[in-house]
Amino acid sequence: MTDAQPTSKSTPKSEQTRTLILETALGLFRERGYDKTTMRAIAQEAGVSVGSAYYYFSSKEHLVQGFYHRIAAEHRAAVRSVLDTETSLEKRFAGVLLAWLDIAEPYHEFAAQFFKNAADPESPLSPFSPESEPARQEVVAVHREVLAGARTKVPAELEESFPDLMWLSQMGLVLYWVFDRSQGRERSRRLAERGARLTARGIVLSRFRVLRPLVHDLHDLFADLLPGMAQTAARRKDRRSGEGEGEERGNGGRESAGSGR
Amino acid sequence: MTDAQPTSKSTPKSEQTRTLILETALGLFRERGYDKTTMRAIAQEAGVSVGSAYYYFSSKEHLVQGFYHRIAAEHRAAVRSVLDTETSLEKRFAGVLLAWLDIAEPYHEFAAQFFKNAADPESPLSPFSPESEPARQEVVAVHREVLAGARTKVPAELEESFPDLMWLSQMGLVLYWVFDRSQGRERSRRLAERGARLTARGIVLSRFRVLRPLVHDLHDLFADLLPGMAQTAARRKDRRSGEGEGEERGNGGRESAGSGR
DNA sequence: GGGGCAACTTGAACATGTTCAAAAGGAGGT
DNA sequence: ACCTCCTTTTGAACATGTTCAAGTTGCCCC
Repeated sequence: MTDAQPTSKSTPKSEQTRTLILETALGLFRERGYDKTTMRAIAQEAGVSVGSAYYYFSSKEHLVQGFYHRIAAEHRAAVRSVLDTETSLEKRFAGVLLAWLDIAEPYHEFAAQFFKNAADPESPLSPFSPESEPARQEVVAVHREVLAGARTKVPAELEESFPDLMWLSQMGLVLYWVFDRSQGRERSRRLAERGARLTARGIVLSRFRVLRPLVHDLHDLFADLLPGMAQTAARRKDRRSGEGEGEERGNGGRESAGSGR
Repeated sequence: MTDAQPTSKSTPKSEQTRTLILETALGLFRERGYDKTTMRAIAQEAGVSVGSAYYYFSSKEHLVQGFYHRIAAEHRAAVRSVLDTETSLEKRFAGVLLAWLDIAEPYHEFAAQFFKNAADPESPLSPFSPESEPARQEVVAVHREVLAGARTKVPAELEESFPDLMWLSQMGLVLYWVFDRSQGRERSRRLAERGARLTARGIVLSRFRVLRPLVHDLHDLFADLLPGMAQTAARRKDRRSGEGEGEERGNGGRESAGSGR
């Protein structure tokens, strides 16, 4: 019912307003923090009414989604050089994780303030929510590339499981990062390196047939926490189709929370 | 529980009111969920004014702390039988984890609603907060007993690290549980069993000297996320290298009031 | 142009967590 | 009885996320 369609190809004016609101919000978030920034302040600073802000973003939380997209985009860009030059699996993975830490560092202080919403299974901001599925798939695609471009080759049978599990590792790192108060997120970096090494070695070991069921089990354990993470046996085949690589954020439409919190 | 002594000299009248408010709140939380329960409703149902509720509990979140204590107490009781009879490390650990799942199951639906607060590093409800330290220590003590009462013996050197790590595993399980939508939290149970097996095997392997630094490292990785988690020798030595910044972690984790949300 | 319709905009109103200054008790002490 | 000091209680007031009915705008078709 609430699902306002993207209206059509080009909505120059409204898209502009939308962006304005988002930019204003992110600016204020960064200046004052998430909690301290009121919707009224955002609206006023952007020169629109509160109602307008809600017309474009169905809640304050949804505003944050824009932040995610920005970070994700920066991350995808930052990761290119590593993915294009490095061939060691461990280094590729570590590079991707460390790049994320670099990108996110400036936002650490206020990011933590709303990352808690991600821990609420009901929230659309949760990485496990259907709303986050497209974003998640893009990150998974990166990990797929980490794997694909590495010298180390993986049994085809497991090719689909590992990227999901690597994404999960990354989520774990983010969780750690949120709590990390060390200078320059020093400890998070160490965890990233350590995790990359461990994961890489695990992947290497997976060439032994005996261990494969273990990987499948691990994958399945998380499979139905996620909408898009299909069971190993089931899909694994039709996954091939172009997952919208390089697609910036086609959506461009309203947020449309649908059932609304 | 409602075991507040009616006319005790230590808890005269006010303690009674406090308990009344808490009980009422928990009842409503369970009936309607956390978000749907308003402070006004709690006050009214308890027959006091809103102001009174805030006199005893400085925020709605603080009301939840009572819930934690209740679950923790029930858990400690439920765990006794396993700890007194079982001698296999794996079974002891699995028993403890499964017991928690059993205890918490009836609350799953609404527990998830506020467990997100635990993911906010600033929140006093966070398991990493100084306020949660005593509660955490009690849980760690249980895990210490899991270890102590098992046939499998652990190198003295690691005796202090494992309980902390087991507590951490349990937190991981809780996080999984929060997101678990499977029938009767069946998947969480599986994770508990699997995790217990894995952990137990890891502990057994730790008798090999080569692996010990790994355990220390693992422990240290989380050591200063927590106020009360003892540092290991490895960490103390390692401390010299980085973080030249003053900011010793001896600051007691004071939250530096002021802002207060 | 005029009519119509969907996209957009608005600000007041609402719900709810939280604060606060004032009032009400109550326990000694005189 | 009266004063004093501390604990407890109160409800109105406040801040802020969110909703909504009513308006405005812009555009397409006759």
